[in-house]
Amino acid sequence: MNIENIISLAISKAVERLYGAAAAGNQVLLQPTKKEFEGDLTVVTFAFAKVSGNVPEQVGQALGTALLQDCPVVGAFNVVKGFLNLSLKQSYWVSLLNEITSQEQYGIQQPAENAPLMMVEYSSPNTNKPLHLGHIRNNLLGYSIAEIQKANGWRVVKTNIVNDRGIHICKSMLAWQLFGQGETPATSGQKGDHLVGKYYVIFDREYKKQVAQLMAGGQSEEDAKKNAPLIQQAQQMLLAWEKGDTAIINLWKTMNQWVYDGFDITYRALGVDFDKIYYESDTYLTGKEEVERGLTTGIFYRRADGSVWADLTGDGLDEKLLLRSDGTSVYMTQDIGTAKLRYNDFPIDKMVYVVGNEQNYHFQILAVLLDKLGYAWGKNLVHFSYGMVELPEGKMKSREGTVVDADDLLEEMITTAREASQELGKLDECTPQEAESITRMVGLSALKYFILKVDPRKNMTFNPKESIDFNGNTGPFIQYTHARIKSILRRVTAQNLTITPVKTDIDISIKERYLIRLLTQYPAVVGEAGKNFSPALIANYAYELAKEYNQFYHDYPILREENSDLKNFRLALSENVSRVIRSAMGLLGIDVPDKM
RNA sequence: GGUUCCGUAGCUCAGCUGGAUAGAGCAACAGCCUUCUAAGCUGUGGGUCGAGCGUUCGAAUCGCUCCGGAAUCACCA
Repeated sequence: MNIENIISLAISKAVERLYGAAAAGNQVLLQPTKKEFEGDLTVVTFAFAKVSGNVPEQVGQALGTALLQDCPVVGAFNVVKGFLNLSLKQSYWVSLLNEITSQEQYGIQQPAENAPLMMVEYSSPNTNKPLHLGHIRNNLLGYSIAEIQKANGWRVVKTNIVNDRGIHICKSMLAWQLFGQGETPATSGQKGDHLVGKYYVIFDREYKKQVAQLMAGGQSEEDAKKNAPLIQQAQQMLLAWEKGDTAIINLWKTMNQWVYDGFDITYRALGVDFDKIYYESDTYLTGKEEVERGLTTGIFYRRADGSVWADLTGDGLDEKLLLRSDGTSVYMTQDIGTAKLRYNDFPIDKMVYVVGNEQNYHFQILAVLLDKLGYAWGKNLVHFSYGMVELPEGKMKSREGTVVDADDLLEEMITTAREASQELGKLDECTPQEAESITRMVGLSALKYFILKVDPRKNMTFNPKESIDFNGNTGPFIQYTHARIKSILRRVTAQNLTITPVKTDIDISIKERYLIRLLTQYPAVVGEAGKNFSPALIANYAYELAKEYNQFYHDYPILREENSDLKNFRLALSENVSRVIRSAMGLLGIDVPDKM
């Protein structure tokens, strides 16, 4: 039983004794005391005022007195208006610190063999262009969510569905055939995904030219878009692909491989990974089969032109196309097929899709469709819907060249970190390899933390001109705090000192008590983050802990402390702070160096 | 137009299931490095929490109505 429950129970009893059973029915509101006030836990007594017939202050006094007698851990109390602030005894806090120290993996659960299985799908790129800032948010969120759920005792399979087929990749292929002159990543020196992306842009450019020409010749825009030779060629290519045309398939394989090689580099740089990768070229046929099955069971219907639809008006949604009139599949068809394959491959208890909020409607429909098709898990799928990353001018638009490229951004962050640490003379004593590794960690943490600290559901603004900060509420600040603690601990080791369990009768400051309080909240924060799928909770917690420690660090000497018991306590406290920081940052996919 | 989401300091963001004087960081200004890492610490200024009404002892938080913004409602993915 944790401390909150013990106190709550004691209050309930006291209320019942003082004011009768009627008042005891009221829920006890217990919350951590705000920093500005003295105390650790606060009871809100407004609720008891009415039933007791007393003003809140008197209720607070009476309850405080009662708790002082009944609860040995309560050391003191004070009353401010309707708030009863309870101070727990120092010995209690110090013993909690010892308890934290004794736990190998504090705040983190190890998933049991038979723990429920969660599949997290994230990243989900198209193979016609390189990854950009929006993908970075997706990848960081997906990876972090998977780590957080692991910490909450789930077995997790991270998966990626690569959208490797469809008209978009045909456009790149066609443009490469027409204008590429046999260029490859090797001959051009360009990363494969960038090279393919280049031809996607070329297609778009040339296509627009043709459309403009046709329109100049008198066609309407709508007709011109349909009649332009390039788009017709691309469509023919898609049909040839679906028929298995050897030459087309080979080209497709070659160009996709270029893209995968490019993606792998970006993924590695970002520090994300996958346990299983699916390709839509493997799943769309299954999707078609499922749609056909739905037709025979009557949950879908075919129109006169041959297209297949689901009527979801009964579910408050629209009618949804599942197969085009030419029999080819659409996005939804593929997702149905992919879902089926996954559940065949893994005993999934919970499926989580990390996909932007622009697709809220899509997943609403997917859930209903899967349910109609008879899959029990359909209804319970989680669409982890995150907001867009916007630029100060608004949305990123590839046509206007305002897309922030992932590789460029990563490179820029590392360069900035390198310059900063050189200017500060931080890594002068490190080997070049060490310095480079630390620089990468710092640069990446600035980016990752910047993105993950924001509530995932909200749209966020990214200003490329004002480069991401390294001071203040940032990843590097948190890393810095950790590095300083490590530095102290290195000195302690060098002095042949060891940290021992802390004596509980020492006199500690309010700041130190507050730090312990923060540490004890870590498991709850991890649980909360898991429940809400919110890395931001972890990020903001890590920042508060680091900030609090930094203030403490400046006010209280550790190595120069004369009292050896107190010194030992501060070392133990510091060590636990560094452990929790490392652990929390790990859940965000952020590495913390021991020095920086 | 329907549905969903958002609106907190000049900027970027916190603010948990309603609770104390709405908090950080950046930017601005003023201090602090012979003392454990100054990517730090301390201080100053900066707010009608989009607006209004309601529920409540109490509302940034809950409800309703407006205003403003975003997403979506494709034989695109």
